[in-house]
Amino acid sequence: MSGRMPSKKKQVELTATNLFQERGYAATSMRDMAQALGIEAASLYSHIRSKEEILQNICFRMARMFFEAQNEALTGFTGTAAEKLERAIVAHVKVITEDTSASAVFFSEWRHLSEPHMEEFKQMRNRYEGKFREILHEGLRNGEFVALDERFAVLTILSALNWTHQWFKATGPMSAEEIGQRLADVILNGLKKK
Amino acid sequence: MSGRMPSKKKQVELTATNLFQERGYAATSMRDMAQALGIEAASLYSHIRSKEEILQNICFRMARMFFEAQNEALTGFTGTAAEKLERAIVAHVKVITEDTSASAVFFSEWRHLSEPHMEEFKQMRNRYEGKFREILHEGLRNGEFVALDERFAVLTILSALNWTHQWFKATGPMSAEEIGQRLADVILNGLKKK
DNA sequence: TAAACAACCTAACGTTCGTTAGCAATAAGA
DNA sequence: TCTTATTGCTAACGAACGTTAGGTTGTTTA
Repeated sequence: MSGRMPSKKKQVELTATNLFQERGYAATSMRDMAQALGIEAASLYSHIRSKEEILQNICFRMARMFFEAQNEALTGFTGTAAEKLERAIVAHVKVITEDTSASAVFFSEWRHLSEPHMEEFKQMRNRYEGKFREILHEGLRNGEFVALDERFAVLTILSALNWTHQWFKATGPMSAEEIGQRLADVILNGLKKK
Repeated sequence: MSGRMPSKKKQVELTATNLFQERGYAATSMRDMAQALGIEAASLYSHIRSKEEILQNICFRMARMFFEAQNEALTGFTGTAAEKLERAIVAHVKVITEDTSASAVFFSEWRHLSEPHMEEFKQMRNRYEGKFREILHEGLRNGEFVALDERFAVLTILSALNWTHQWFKATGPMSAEEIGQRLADVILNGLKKK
């Protein structure tokens, strides 16, 4: 039980992630996970402390991934707000496409976290989304973006981002960069021909 | 037990709707519902046949509402694709704002439906979303919309629509029409100044 | 070779789950 | 007034839940 993560624990979390995505956290039993792994339910407790610990690990690991990708995309980058937004969107989509199952759990199952974990999670998410608000505000302030209702613009962006995991599977052989860029294109340019 | 719906059954479904939204279907027990109503769990079965029946009623009633609103908004209306899209979005948002809790259940809990109800539900949803695809396609074909990737445009629209229920509560004293129109504005015109 | 560990087992714990059976009280309709 | 709904109760069913205790392997490490 040293600092390293034994490979079997990762296997358990991976199986749990897939089941949580398919059926939801509350509707997935320890016996379901055990069966998927070909072992007995009680045996799971050699590798994890509790069912919720698994959910916590998934949620906070993904939160870290989103944060890191966003930071990498933006720190030190100087460009227009539109360029920043595009980079942030691409980074976001990249994280989702790299692990769609864990992302789905991240977006849909966090509400089953107990306190204080849920509060912490919501704060992290809010900080993350705040970066998008910041970029949008910058673009509106310097006249780069058209003066729509700011709140609705933010909500539309976040909606598009938060829903991506729902349809990604079906999109086929497109890279995360391509997907992100096209998404950003729709958001930035809208539908109407000018 | 005639054809009409006794008022108490509606009360049960309303309470269930709120709990399903807050905690999710699987994490809400019959005893939770009973407690919220101030009765015993067994007493619920004087008004409903099963837990899932409640979910089915919510999901299919909302599906009907979305359909009807869309039909009302579009049948007999002749206008540009942009105008059609705006009307469809306003209608959609109006349904959500008229019952945010039931909408949240509709969008998030349908996966707990058993067969054949889930299949039927997915087909209805697909037909509903198909109308948006149609409008978009029309706008692209006649040159009204700019030639972005069609699939991504659809997905962005649906994302924005499917996520509305998540944030609507916080928007304050805005009417459904105003909200829908602003959403449509963002989607049609994008962020960038041209 | 002995000790430590990882991985899994059987058996069972107390709890909660959705649901049923059977009954009682009240109110409404014939 | 008799009947039929409506709304609720207590008691309990069998099943499933998350989890623990205690033990058995086989493999690595000292």
